[in-house]
Amino acid sequence: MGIYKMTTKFEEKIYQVCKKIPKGKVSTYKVIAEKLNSKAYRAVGSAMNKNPYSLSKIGSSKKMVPCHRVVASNGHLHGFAHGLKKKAQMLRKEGLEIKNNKIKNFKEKLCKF
DNA sequence: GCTTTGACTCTCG
DNA sequence: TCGAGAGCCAAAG
Repeated sequence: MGIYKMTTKFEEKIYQVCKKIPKGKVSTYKVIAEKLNSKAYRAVGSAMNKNPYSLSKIGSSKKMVPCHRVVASNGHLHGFAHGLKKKAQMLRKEGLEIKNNKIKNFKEKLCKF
């Protein structure tokens, strides 16, 4: 393991799920929490904030977790460690349309696993 | 081991 | 459409 764990089992599962989000699609904190048989929406967000596999930390590695593809349940961009602007930018680069910090055609882009 | 905190979500007015 | 309040759960102190 090249990278220190620093994460709990619960958080690791979150990262595993996030990694599965296909490019050009998005998911929500809610969907991820439910995927883990839990309602810990907030815990999911916290895990993202502490995400040790973020873009700036390990770049385009296989372990990278596309946390920018995770948004609020209504398709609105909620938060991002490097700023919402950056988040919107990255999503746009992946083919998504962002308007006023909100995802266009959110229902179609949503990945529910 | 209890309290605080947070990148959440839902409901109501 | 928008903001406030309540409910929710795991991690950290």
